[in-house]
Amino acid sequence: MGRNRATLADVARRAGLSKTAASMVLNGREGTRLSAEAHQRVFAAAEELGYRPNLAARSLRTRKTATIAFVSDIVATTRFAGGLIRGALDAARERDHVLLITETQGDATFEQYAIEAMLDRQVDGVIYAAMATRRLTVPAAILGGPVVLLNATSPDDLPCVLPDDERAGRTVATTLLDQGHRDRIALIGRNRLKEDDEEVSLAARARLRGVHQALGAAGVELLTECFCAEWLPEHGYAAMRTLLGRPTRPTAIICMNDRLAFGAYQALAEAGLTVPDDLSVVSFDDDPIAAWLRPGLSTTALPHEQMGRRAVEILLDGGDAEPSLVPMPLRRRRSVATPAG
Amino acid sequence: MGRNRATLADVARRAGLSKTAASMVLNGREGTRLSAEAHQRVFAAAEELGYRPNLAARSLRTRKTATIAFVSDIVATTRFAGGLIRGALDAARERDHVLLITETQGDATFEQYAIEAMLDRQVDGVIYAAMATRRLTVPAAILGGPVVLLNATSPDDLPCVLPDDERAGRTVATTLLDQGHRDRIALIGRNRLKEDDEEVSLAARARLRGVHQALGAAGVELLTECFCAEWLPEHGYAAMRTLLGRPTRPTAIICMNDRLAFGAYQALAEAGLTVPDDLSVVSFDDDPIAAWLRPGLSTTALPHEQMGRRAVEILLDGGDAEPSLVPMPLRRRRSVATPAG
DNA sequence: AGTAGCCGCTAAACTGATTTAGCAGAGCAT
DNA sequence: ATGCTCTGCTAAATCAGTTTAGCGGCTACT
Repeated sequence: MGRNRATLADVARRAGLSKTAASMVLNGREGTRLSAEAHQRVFAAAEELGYRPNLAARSLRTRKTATIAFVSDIVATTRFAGGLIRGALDAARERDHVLLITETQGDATFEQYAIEAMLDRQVDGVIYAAMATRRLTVPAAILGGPVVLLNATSPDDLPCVLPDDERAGRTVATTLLDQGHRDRIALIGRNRLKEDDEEVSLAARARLRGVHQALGAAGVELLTECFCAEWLPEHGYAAMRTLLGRPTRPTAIICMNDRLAFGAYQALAEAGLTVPDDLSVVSFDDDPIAAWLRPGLSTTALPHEQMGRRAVEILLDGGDAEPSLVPMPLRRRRSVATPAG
Repeated sequence: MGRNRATLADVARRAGLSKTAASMVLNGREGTRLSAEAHQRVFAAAEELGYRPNLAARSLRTRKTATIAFVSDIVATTRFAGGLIRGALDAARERDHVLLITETQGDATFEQYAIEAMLDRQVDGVIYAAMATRRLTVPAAILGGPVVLLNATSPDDLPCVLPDDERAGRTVATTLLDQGHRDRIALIGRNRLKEDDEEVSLAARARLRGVHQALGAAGVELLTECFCAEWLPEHGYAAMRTLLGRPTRPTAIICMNDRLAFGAYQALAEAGLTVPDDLSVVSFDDDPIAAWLRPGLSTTALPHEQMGRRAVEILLDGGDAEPSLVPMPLRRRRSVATPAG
């Protein structure tokens, strides 16, 4: 990989100048007194030799590597990771940086190892990402340099990037209110564990708060709220069946995420009910499946790319102390309509 | 990030030896004649100082970085990428390597940029990954060092890792044959473009070949094969509706991927038909959705983690000239049964 | 006695950049 | 003639490792 590349010394020699001069010209150093002609000669020589600086040598001296560590708990398990990474990648490229990616798999040994590997490579900063929005404690080892939390907060008040789940909650509720749904709105996906333990989830509580705020402001109360042990299709399915067994059938349901909504769709189809004519559905995440359902599921999108991008921006360009809340846009599809009655 | 770390000189000083001695001991150099006691002293000193070598300095001399470039066309768009990356990450960690990830987005300028960024950082090798199994041409610039193609082949006969789609095709067909399906098996997802242009897909043709092989060996012919412009749920839905409109209803369908199968499920549900009692379904990919469907979809899994892992192994440990075909295991769920009649 | 070889170790060169300190010459004022 | 500043440039140090060449001292052999 990359043998016999031209070095700065080669460029200098060809330009008939010293390495110092060549270095200064190529780095565009201000306040140097090198002649216009010297500039020309260096640029020409570099061009002719196809010179590219050896970054190992440079970082040895400058202690900068133009490399960012992207440390996450899990990249593969969740399909959301891709968006975070892509956003980060884009923003990094725009700033001439590159991403060193590792995964801890929630394992302390792996984490230790990953962090050492990053520090050994002198990364310029660390993006510490969680795949579920939550509160976590970052390992002390990385606190020596810039750190940005992505999809997470920490007790240390480190800069962080989060989706604006609370606002999304309001959006979701408002969407139903605007269509005329009032007191027959049900919610699927209550879960104590997620709501009460910030180390498990920050999204659950925030989404719920947003929903309650918007409904409360309109003087509306939820018809009922179904518990779900996990936010998976099978739990949405079970919850929906329970709901359909009750005397009053809701005109609309809010699902805490799209996978639950998918389960609900399945139960509705089995019961011979049609979305949105018999019942409207709104949800959170904009999982790819939301677009594949029939009819398409209206949902507030987790802005993964934006978040990944923002994290890099904060890391490299600096950001304010406040958590950076990224809005979750509503993806309008056909699952919401005016209630029949 | 990582200021005031102990250097080799510090370790040597503390051990009362030269840098040379310390370096040799810490690298476990064979054939050196340093005393057991010297070894002890160096190890002790390194331990006490928490010494970790500066990799920039090391690679400057050795031209090795213990870093692998993972260049892909698209990481985010497809959720499959995560598996490839995770497998590669695991295998890299086991070999004390780390992954530098970039994305070209199919854009030549980005690709050029990404590759230069990697070469400037003196990566030890490149994994060039495509997110859809296909044939491609790798940029000449990376041919200077070790390269492994992941989920792709190239005209240059570079080492490559591919899923064994042909065998998966046989598996899928055999699964149906074993259940007693014979001459009422239909296929959804024929597509000239994918089948004929290797730069679009290698999977389509291989899967088809496998299916035809296994059926042919059993003296069975497909009832019919439906064209699909894309392999998306809506196309599977449309194809299934067409199939149901025909005089002979199939007892089983083979879908070229899980998203098509998902669409087929939707059409079946609408028609009031039940999987697997009225009709069996088998497919390819093991998309997360396969497990979420009711009943669960039997499908041959794209072994993404294995593939990512294998690519790193070949890159670092060497591999044979043959393409490495990774088997696609059948995930048995409930979508296949013995035909009713 | 001479020298060959081994043992245990080190000085110094080297990797390729950045950066500090400073030199030679010109121009100008005193 | 002397000193001063400014211009345009360079030698050498530096970063933190690895690697080459080789140095004394000892033993063993001829």
